[in-house]
Amino acid sequence: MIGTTSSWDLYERGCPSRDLLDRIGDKWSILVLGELGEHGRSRFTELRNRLSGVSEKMLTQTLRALESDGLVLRTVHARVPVRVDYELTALGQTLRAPLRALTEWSLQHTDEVLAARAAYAARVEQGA
Amino acid sequence: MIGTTSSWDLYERGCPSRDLLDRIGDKWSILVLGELGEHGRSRFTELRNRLSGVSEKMLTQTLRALESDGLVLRTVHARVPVRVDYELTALGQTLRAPLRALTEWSLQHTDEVLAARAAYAARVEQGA
DNA sequence: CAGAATCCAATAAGATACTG
DNA sequence: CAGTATCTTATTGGATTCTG
Repeated sequence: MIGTTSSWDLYERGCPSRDLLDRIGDKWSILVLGELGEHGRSRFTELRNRLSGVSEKMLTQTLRALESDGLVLRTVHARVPVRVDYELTALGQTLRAPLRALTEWSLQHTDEVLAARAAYAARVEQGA
Repeated sequence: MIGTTSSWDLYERGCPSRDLLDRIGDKWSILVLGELGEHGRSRFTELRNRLSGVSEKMLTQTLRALESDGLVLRTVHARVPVRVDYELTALGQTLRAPLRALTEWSLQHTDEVLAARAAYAARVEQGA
């Protein structure tokens, strides 16, 4: 594997890395990965309760996609009632640092962005 | 500013940081910011040509949103024909590192993800 | 408990044609 | 050149109801 670099170009349409980026940059994916990263193995209901505002449909969809991408491991315990656990795979763990960098940035710069938006809106109001 | 931490919680609905995260995680936003980070100041047409597949509508929308958020500076040169430059603001520059971490991850792990998807599809085919 | 299925409203995205 | 305006399609997302 030494010396191999991926030959993909994010700036080309149809690039699979571009699609992947889009999926992990997804609203709920970021939050689900973040939660599983912080809390470790969690159940469906736990996730639903922690991710304020998520619908069951979106949570299921997101979890399935992440599972399919090999980022999340889904384990079904055959009891009654059934118990399902979700946790990050090894691959999913490698995504924690980059994602945390982004979420940290977002938290730290929200003030500035809100101020910029207000200023922009005021400018538009005046200008046009 | 010492000791101040933002009081927002990404896991709460309506959190402005959550919304912001969603905007910068957007498909075209990531690519526009990446391009401006790599190439520096660019014109509208240059961006359109470099971002394969983007429509003028989406490019305009994305640039306006980034400008409004204070991440991109738009400069109009009053000539005929008009010339418009886009470049990262200081705030936009601070986003380069986190975003690059994410795009790098994406490029480096696309193979694994594609393999995982294939395996998942095969499993589903068998199982159900 | 952990979803699956269905329906519907809202929004986003793309193509196309036009303009200061 | 750098958009804007308009139209149409696709996709998203949420609410609701039902089930092994």
